[in-house]
Amino acid sequence: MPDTRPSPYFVLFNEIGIIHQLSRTLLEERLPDGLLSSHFGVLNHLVRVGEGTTPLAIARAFQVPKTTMTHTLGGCVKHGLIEMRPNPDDARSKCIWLTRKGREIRESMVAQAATGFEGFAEHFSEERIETLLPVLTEMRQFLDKARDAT
Amino acid sequence: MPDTRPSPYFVLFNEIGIIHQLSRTLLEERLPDGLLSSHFGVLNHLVRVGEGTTPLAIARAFQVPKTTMTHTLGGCVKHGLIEMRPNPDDARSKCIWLTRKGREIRESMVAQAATGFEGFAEHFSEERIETLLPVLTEMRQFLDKARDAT
DNA sequence: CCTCATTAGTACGATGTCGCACTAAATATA
DNA sequence: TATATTTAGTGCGACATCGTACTAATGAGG
Repeated sequence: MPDTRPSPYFVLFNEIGIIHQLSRTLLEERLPDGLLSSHFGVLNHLVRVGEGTTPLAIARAFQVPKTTMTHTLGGCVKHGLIEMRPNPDDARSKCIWLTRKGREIRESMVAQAATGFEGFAEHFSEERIETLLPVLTEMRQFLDKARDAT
Repeated sequence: MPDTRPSPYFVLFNEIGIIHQLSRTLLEERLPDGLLSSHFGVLNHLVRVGEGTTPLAIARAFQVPKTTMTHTLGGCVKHGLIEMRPNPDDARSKCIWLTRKGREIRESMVAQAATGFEGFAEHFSEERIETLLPVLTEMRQFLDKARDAT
């Protein structure tokens, strides 16, 4: 008789998928006009990691294919959030920089989004999140390596 | 001076998004021909929760819009994994049942997928996952309610 | 130098996702 | 009973995602 109980791993990835869905929707509801969570992610990434990185580096950071990042960055450019300059070290490549508007929009996005997660922050303290993050990060890194190994 | 450090909440949702990406890709690499992780999810759901539920109920379980689930279920039907029967209690509605083939495919999928997560299981014991799950489930439920409140 | 392989980015096509609008059925209200 | 409202599912259109194939530039090996 085959085991019909799903392993906790499937439950885990199922929950993660749903949380991803919900958080993305919740975030995008709070974002201005045509802005997507992917744009928000790029802006945050640039602020955190630093500007001047290349599209490929950003794609790797988010673990999405190059083509997807091309599309996403195109959206950011169209909204005037970033600008793409030629890479002085490599003529094939580009460098991504935030525009003034990009920085401003990002600030207001963080504020807007924060209000959307007020209740969330009440139920899940920063401390609790901080204890969760190392495990998730470790998971991400492991899956990342597993992907490279393919 | 504005705070440029992202709150742990954004990091959290960022990590979850990436893990979702990676786990989905990793899973689909192991799946036969045109089968997607969403199909796999539906099959697992039917086995776990029980057959005979309605498309809407499944959509709610996965927190995706009705239209998305219509599309996903259509794929499952096309692959001969499920069949949709009329709902005897409500002529508007349908009931979803696994076919014999669906059950068989699901079994082999679980086996196939399990091999893909062998290394993962080594690094992350079931016990560790079990301690993680309650928090994630709580999160999912909270976000779920927050969405309804909109 | 001169191939040849590799790499960064993109155009294109296929497909998944999802909001909107619609139909048909059920339910509430009068 | 008759009408209005709500609900389940779907067709359609817009768009994000991503694999394939391509161009241009770099680097490696002769």
